[in-house]
Amino acid sequence: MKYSKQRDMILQYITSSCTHPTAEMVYKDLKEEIPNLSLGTVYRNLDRFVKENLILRIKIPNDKDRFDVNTKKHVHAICTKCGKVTDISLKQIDDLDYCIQDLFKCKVISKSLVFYTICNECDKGGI
Amino acid sequence: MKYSKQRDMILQYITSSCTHPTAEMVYKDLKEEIPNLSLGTVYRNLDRFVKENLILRIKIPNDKDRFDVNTKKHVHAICTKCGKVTDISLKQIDDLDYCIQDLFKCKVISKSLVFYTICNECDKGGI
DNA sequence: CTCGATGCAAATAATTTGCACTGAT
DNA sequence: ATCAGTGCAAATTATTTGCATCGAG
Repeated sequence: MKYSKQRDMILQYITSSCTHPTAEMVYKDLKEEIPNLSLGTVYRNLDRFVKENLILRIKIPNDKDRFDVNTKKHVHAICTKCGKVTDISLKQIDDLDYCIQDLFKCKVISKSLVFYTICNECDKGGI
Repeated sequence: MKYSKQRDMILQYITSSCTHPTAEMVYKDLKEEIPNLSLGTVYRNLDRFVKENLILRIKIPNDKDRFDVNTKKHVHAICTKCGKVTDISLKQIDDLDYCIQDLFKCKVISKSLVFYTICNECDKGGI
């Protein structure tokens, strides 16, 4: 694999981020350090990292995709007020797959699950 | 509310459909009976029905929305081979909300859940 | 006649892609 | 020198919207 400063910095950005950024957030922030960076390059590299399983793509219905350093099996909660994304791992969620499989006699390949919430901070008078 | 043949037929189409159609499917099929029907009208009326709670909008990440006559609380399984959409109601799924609420100390407003499956028919050598 | 609903086409939003150029090997 | 990777702009996909016209009341 051929080195590129862009790819290097994009990977560093998301892996050191804990905010589940969108492609645009990566682009905007890195644009300051690489002024002629293009959004296409960001998308292309994020796609690549997803394929290499270095990061996860979080698909959110009717919203921008977000990217996640945590590649372990988990789902997400999005605060509808501040937009913060929280990782959620729960046995009950994993178990759903087997449950559906048994009850509906079908193979569960994967699932897309997003909780829309009001987070702790926002709830107590937060933002 | 002012009557319109288009709205009438669109509502009739989805409520008598059991395939969770997309706006485009509604459009294509009804176009044969109303040749100058426009896709905008279909979207506008489907939106309206959703707001009136006559139907549900199923948001599928990176795919067309589908519309559902079943307005009761439920989620969906999509066969990744034939595309068929199946309604799923399960106590365990509803319970997740309370579970998340307790464990993560946040209010769960709603959730988006789609299972990607291989359905019964497709699995046994189907299509 | 009035105004809500429609048809059409243009706008939007997120992401992808074609292509000429740049730069790592 | 080669060709993977980039920048840019145009294309794509699903949906929405502006506006002139149509038609139900």
